Amino acid sequence: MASQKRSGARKDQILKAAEKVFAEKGFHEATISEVAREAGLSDATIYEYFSTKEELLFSIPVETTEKGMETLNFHLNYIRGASNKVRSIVYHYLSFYQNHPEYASVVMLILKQNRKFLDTEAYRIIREGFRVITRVVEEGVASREFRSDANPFLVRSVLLGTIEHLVIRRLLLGQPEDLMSLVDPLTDMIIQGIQKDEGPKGWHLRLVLDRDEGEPTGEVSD
Amino acid sequence: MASQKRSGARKDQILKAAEKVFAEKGFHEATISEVAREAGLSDATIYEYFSTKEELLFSIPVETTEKGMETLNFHLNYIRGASNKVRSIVYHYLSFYQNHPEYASVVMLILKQNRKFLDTEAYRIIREGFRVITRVVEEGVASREFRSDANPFLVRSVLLGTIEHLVIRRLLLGQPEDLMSLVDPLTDMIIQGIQKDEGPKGWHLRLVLDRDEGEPTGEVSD
Amino acid sequence: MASQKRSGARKDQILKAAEKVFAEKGFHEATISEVAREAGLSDATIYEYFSTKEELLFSIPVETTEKGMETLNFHLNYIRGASNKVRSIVYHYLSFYQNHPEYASVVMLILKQNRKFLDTEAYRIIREGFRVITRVVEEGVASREFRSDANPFLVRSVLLGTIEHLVIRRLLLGQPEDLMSLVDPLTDMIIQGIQKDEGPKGWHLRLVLDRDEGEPTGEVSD
Amino acid sequence: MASQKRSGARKDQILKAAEKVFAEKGFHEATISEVAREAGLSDATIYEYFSTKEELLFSIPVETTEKGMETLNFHLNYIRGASNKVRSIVYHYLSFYQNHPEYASVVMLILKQNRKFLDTEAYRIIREGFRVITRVVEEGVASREFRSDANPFLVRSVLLGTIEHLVIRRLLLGQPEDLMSLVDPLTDMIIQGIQKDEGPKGWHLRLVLDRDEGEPTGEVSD
DNA sequence: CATGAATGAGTGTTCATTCAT
DNA sequence: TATGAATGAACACTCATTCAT
Repeated sequence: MASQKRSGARKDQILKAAEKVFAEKGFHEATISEVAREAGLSDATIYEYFSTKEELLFSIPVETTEKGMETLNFHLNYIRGASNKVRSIVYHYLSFYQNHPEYASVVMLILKQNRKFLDTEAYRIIREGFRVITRVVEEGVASREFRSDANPFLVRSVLLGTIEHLVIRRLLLGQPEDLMSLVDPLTDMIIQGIQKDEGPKGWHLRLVLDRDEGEPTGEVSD
Repeated sequence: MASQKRSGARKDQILKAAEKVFAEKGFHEATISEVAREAGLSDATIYEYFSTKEELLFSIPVETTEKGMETLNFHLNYIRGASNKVRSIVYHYLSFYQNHPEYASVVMLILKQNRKFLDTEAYRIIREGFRVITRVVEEGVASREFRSDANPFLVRSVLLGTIEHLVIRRLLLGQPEDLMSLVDPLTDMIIQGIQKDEGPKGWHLRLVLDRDEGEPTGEVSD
Repeated sequence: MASQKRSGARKDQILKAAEKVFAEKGFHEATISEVAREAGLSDATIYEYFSTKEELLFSIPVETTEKGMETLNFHLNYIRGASNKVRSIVYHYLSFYQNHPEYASVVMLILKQNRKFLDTEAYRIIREGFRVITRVVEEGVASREFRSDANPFLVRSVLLGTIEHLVIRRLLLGQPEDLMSLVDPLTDMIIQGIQKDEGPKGWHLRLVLDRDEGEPTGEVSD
Repeated sequence: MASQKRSGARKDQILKAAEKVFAEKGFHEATISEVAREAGLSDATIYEYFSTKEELLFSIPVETTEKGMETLNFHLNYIRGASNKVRSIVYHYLSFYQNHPEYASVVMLILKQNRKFLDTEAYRIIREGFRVITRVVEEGVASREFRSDANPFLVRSVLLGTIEHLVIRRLLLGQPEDLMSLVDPLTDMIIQGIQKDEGPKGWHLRLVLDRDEGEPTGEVSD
């Protein structure tokens, strides 16, 4: 077990180094030598733990993804209501990528467009995360919280697509610096849409109370 | 003019070949020799027209992007109403990427995550396209078609992010095969949201209380 | 004849350009394109006049060398005495290289160590120049102006070697800037090295009068 | 130390191979592959020891030059009298180049006319060798062994230039096969050119008249 | 006479990967 | 377990040279 533990630590050490180097320079532009140097090891040692450069790349998200999924599911258990869960999901992803930019770089700029990555264990887990989203939407439809014609696949695509887009933008352009302030607007937009409530056939009374955000705090329309 | 024309044709021929090869194999995995073979030319000839493999890559979207922007703007002139314009934009992008999968591959899987591409002329034009979206949203807000709190940047991010996500998914997984059928659902979702329209014919009383995250904590409806 | 003349002018124009470019960048580092650009012609035109880059190189010294030999021989005819002729030769070479640094570069830094150049027409002429020197020394020996054991080959080697060394040094290091001031010192050194020891057992009277140089103007020793 | 030793041996092995190949084919005409083959190694291995073909070239004379200087200085310590030292220097250089024709080729035909080589460590040492010569001449002047007007720079140029000329001639034309037989003639010629007129056995009267160029126009002796 | 266009042939250099120690 | 040393396999890029027009 001791050796196993040491082994695991070495592996993590290498993975951390790889994550950093790949994030900074890209996969093809980075060399095993650089990863080795960053890890304080020799090139050959890297190959004691990972059989190819690509395997090293694909190993980066394995553990992180697993833990992330656990965390997300853990939280979702505490939350009732599809809308709330949607928000929780948005929060989860944005917060994670915001706080782990190197990991975000590897996933968003390198792995996401790699065909081979799709056959990977890590991707299997990521896909599970996708299904969680779909399920939440289905849940919302079933509970009549969402419109009956809400398309779970589409909602999921909107949600993930927007998050990816924002994260990539932040990675490449440095903007928006603070992704977290977009959690609520994005959640709201997905849930409410942007169309003005017309209420042509009756009158609507909507009362919304907000504390922190600059969201409309009160609104009355007929 | 003849030589200019011939030159231009050669260039296009090479760009077409490069687009195809890069789309199929990725940028780093593709070789100049393959591009040359695809174009029916010698390696050296490629370098007569593009000084670098990277320059060749960055040249691929130049003309297409220009034309695309022209087309989009042309169409938008014919359309009245922000919602309709949003739909037109969604249609434009999805339709273009659906019909030009190789171009889509190059842009979505190669260029979009290339830092150097951001300094490119082609990207400048792409960015203009982004601003068109923002402007349409602002227009919708100004015309009271959209909520006054609609965040143009966020809407644009949702729109582009979702499109990118769908296109990439289609490229990598082959699904959804038909992006066009998502034009309306996506447009609607962005415009209307997914929340259930509560009692369009009576009156609504919505009371939303936010604590930390602004999630609706209570809700009363008739 | 007109066309012949035009042809010759073109050729000279190209040779001048080549001399300049080769002198500046060296033979291998220079490209035909650069020569063409310098000549204000297209690459292909260069090949209308010279069949290969190497032939172009080897053609540079042909005319110059011919004229140089003519000039040297012309002057030598006016000069009596081997010593005087030696000086004239030293003067001729140093002066020519000093005044034609680009030509000097090509000859000294490129051609002189090219094995193939030895089989060249231009080299044949250069070799004739060598024989002139040898002959002058032989002449000096025959006229008892030089020691009977003066080795013409060695004298020639000293003369040419020193000149080459000085010229190359000037080309690469910029020093000595003025080669001409070395004409007399060098000549004297060589001459005194081979000059006949006049009457070692009788008595010598040496009186030297100089005008321009700071050479010893009078010297009497017992 | 073992690894250091092995490393050093490899390096020498490569340098030896490079010296041979470059000597035979010239720098540009030779390929790294040929050097590698000659060394019994792969191309890539060459680059483990030398980062560039040019660096490999410039590394060839480093050690040899150092040792050569040591040897020369060592011998000079044993020799008294400037004339004798001059002879020793001539002997040293001619003997060395004669016995190391490949090294001679690299230095005389490749390096000597390379501008970048001048900024090299090896050249620094070579330059030291030059200064040794100058110093010996100065020594000879100070000791009244040489004429007071002997120009150390010129003597050095004559010495080196002649040696270079002879060595190059031998390399390219195979002649003269035996450089060593020229040691004494060359030394004598130089020495007599700068030797102080001793006139121990009588007195000399020399009358020299110069007109324009300082050449002796008339001469009366005994 | 001049050249635009094309290319064959070549080469320096890189780097992931292996393996004996 | 760790690595120094070695390399096979590639590849982008260059340039002298050709030839139809």
